[in-house]
Amino acid sequence: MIDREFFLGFIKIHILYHAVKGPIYGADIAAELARHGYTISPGTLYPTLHRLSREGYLESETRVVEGKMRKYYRATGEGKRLLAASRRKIAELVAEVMEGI
Amino acid sequence: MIDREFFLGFIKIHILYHAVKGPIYGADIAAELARHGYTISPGTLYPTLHRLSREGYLESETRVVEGKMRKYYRATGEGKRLLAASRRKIAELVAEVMEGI
DNA sequence: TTACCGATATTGCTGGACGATATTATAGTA
DNA sequence: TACTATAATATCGTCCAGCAATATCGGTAA
Repeated sequence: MIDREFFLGFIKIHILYHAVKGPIYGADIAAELARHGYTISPGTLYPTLHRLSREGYLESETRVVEGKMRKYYRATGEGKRLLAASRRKIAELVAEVMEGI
Repeated sequence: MIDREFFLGFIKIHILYHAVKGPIYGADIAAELARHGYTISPGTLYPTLHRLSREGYLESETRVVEGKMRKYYRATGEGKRLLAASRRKIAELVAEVMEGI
């Protein structure tokens, strides 16, 4: 389905947004996205988190919660800047594509 | 750069939007996108137009203008529906990510 | 020490991204 | 009727992301 190409970026912006709001972990964000009608498979989610970390937008910390290992991610300063840039691009997209709606 | 992953979908929504507004052709839409600060290489643009056509969102017609061949694309009914769906998703994204801005 | 569980990590395949290059179709010129 | 120039489309090769399925990990409890 080609519409996946349209919206996968939206999912990534969601992830970054939540990582700015507070610490998130993989399974948690997957459930949050599902609440918004998005699905993301582990084979996409975890490599994406790793990539965002490798590029300096997220930082992670491992914690044990109820005997289960969780890797919490938070946005770095760079991550916050990327979210701000994303918001500007969204505003531009809205101005262009939503005109007269 | 990972932010390309964030915004390539935006570009595709732009393309669809312009194809709903009126006929477009490849080189034209590339210039239009450049005006908005986006770049798309021919190796991405043309396969994308083909894919959108193959999936029934665009239909094309070849015309000769000033001795140059142009392939004009217009959105089909399906394409219009996909744009409408895109607008709904954008609205959702705005509601989620732009809160308190 | 083992069985289990939630969570993360990885693998193999498919297909998109993209810069570079080739191809196409016509107009203009002689 | 060639030849050239030009603008646009099409394709090629390489790299890397998407993803479902599977494996692995870390810790608890029996």
